[in-house]
Amino acid sequence: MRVRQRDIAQAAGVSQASVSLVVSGRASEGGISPSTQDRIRTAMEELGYRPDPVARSLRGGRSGLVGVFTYEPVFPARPDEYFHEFLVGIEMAAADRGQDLVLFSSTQQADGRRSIYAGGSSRLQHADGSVILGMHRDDDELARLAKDEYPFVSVGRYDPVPEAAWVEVDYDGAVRAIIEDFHRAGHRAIAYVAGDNARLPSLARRHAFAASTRGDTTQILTETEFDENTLGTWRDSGITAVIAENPDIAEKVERAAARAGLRVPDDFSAACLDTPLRSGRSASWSHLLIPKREVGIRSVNLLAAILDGKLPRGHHDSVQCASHHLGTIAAERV
Amino acid sequence: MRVRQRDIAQAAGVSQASVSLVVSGRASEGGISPSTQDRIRTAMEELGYRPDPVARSLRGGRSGLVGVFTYEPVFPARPDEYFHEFLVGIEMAAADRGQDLVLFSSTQQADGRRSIYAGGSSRLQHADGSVILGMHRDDDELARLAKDEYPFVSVGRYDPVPEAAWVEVDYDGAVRAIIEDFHRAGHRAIAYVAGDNARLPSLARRHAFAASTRGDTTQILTETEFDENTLGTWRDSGITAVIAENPDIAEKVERAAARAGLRVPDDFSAACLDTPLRSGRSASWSHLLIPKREVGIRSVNLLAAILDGKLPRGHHDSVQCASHHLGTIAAERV
DNA sequence: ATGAAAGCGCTAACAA
DNA sequence: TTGTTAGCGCTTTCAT
Repeated sequence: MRVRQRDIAQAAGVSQASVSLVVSGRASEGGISPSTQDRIRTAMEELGYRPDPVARSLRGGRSGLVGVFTYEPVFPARPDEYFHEFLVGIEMAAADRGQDLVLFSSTQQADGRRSIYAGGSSRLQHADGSVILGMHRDDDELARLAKDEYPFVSVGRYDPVPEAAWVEVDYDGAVRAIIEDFHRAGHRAIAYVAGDNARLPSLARRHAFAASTRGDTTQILTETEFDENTLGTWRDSGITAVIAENPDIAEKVERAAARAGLRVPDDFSAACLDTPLRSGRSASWSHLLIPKREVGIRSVNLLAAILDGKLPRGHHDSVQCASHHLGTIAAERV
Repeated sequence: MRVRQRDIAQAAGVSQASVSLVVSGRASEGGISPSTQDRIRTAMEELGYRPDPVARSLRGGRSGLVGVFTYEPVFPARPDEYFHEFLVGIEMAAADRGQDLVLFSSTQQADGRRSIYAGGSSRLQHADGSVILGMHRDDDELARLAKDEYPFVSVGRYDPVPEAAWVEVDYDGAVRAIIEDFHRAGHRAIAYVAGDNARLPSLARRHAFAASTRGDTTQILTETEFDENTLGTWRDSGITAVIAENPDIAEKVERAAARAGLRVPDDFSAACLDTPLRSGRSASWSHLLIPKREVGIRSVNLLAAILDGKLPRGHHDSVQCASHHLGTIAAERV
C-alpha cells in the first residue's frame, strides 16, 4: 500500500499542496507555518511516506535517468578495458549529478547486435538523454535519433551525424606531440601501423599522423599488412621509429622485433597511441594516456548542459590527451 | 514538442482511448475497425508519435526496467572481477527478456557509500524491481524495502531480511565435495583460512567446512591470523591439507609456503573456494567454479517470475557449484 | 464500434 | 498563511 501525499494531507489536516511544499523543501518559501510543517513531517514519518519518482518525472518532465547506449554488451565476456574507463567516468559523473544510468540491454537482438529502433518504439525514451558509446555504430539510426530531437552525446568524435553532440579526444594534438618528440630525437623516417577497421577514431589518428609528418619519410600500413617482412622493409627504407595505433599492434610489433633480434629502443624507437597491456612485452613503450575517464565525465556533463538548454544540441567538447614517456624514443644515430 | 495521443486522436478524428488501444496493440480486441486503425496509425506515423514511458509506468504498467542496486560503484576504478561475472549474466538475461538495466548511481552519497533511502525518495521505484548486489549491505534499508513491498532479488543468500528473495550458490554442497576429495586422498587434518570479513558468504563457507569435517582434525583461522608461524603450527598439528577461502588468501598461503621451502601438493594439498588469479602463483590450485554468470541470469529470471506473480516474494533459488581439479590434492602418505 | 471520464501521484499556478 | 484547481500522458472502465 503506497502512501500518497493525499494520505498524509488528510492525516495532518492540511491540503495536499502544503504537503508537496514540505516534501520539496520549499515549505517556508511557500509560507507554511513552522507548526504546520511539523505536523506534516510527523505524519510523513508515521505513515512512512516516500515520494514517487515516477510521478515526479511525469510532472516535471525529467526522470533523472541517463541512458548509456552501446552497440555491444556493456559487460562483455572478457572485461574490455577499452570501454571500462569511459564507464567509470560516466558513473562517477552521474553519481555526482544525482542521476541514474540506464543500460539498454533490451535493444539487443537475437544476433547479439543492438539497434535503437528495432523494437518499434525507441526504448531510449526512458532516459532524459543518452550517451552513445562504441565503435560499430549505425549512422542511419543515429541520424534518425537526432531528427527525433532526442538528446544524445557521442563519446568520441562523430561526424556522420551533423547534429550530434560529442566529446572527443584531441588525438591531433597528441599525435603531433609524439611526432615532435620523434623529430627532436632526430627521427625523420617513421612508420605507422594502423588497426584494420577504418572507423573514425582510427582514421582520425592516421590523419593526424600524416599531417604531422609532412616532409618526413613515412610508411602507413594496417595491422594485417604487417608481417614478417615488414621489419626488413623498414630497415631498407631507413625507418627508425614506429607508431602502433593500439596495444594489440604494439604487441605484434614487439613480438616480430624479438623474433628478428631487434630491440626497442636500441634498434628502433617506438610509441603506442593507447596505454599498452600491463603484462605485455610492449608494456614499457612510450604511449598516449587517453583520458577516458575524463571523457566519460564530460559526456554526462555535456548531456546535462544540453538538457538544461545551456548548450546547443550539436555542441562539441574536446579533451586533451597526455603522453607518457618511458624511454622508448631514443636519439637517432646520425 | 512532444506528440501526445490526444494530438493524434484529433488528427485522426477519433477519441484518445482508441489511440491508446492501437498503441498497446489491443485495437482489434477493443473493437476498433480496421479502417479506423489505419487512420490512427497513419496519423501516428505522420506526427511521429512516441509513447511516453513515464506516463505508462505511472498509470501502473511495467516500465521494463530492471534495477541493479549495488552498495559500491558498478564500475570501480580497478575492475573488480568479483562483480563482473554476475553483471555479465544479469545483462544477458535482461537482453533475453527485452528488459533494460538501471544502475542506481544517484544513490551514492558524498562519502562514496550508497543508500536506497538517503535521498528521501527511493529512486528504485523507477524500475519494476531490482537485483541487489554486493557485500556491504544495510540490513535495515533492505528490510524496509521489503516492507514497502518493492520486488527485489538478492544475489547471494540473504538471511537478515526474511522476506527477501535470493539466488544463492550452493556452497554447502561444493565445500562438502572438496572435503570428500580430501578424505578420499587420505587427508584427515585440514586447515581453513577464512577472509577477515564476517559477512554471510564467508560465514556460509566456514560453516560448510565445519559441517563436512566432523571427526577430522581441523583448524580455522582468518586471513590476518595467518602469519609466518602458521605453517609451522600446521606441520606440528599434522595438518596435511589447506583450504583458502578466496584467491587473495590462496596467494598469501602460496607465498608463505614458498618462503618456507614448502611445495603444493608435495608438502601439503590445497584448494581454493573461488577461481584463483590467472597470473598468480596459486593459479594451478584446485578450486571451486562459482557459477556467477548463471546466478546473475537466474536473479533476473526470478525477479521476473515474482513480478508476474508466478513465484512468491520470498522465493529462493540455489545454483550448484562445480569444482575444478588441477592436481593440488595429492594422496596423503600414511 | 467508439467516446467520455476518471485517475495514477505529483507540482505549480492561482485564489482565498 | 493555506487551499483549490488544473494538468503531466497514459490506460481502463463504463456508456453510448
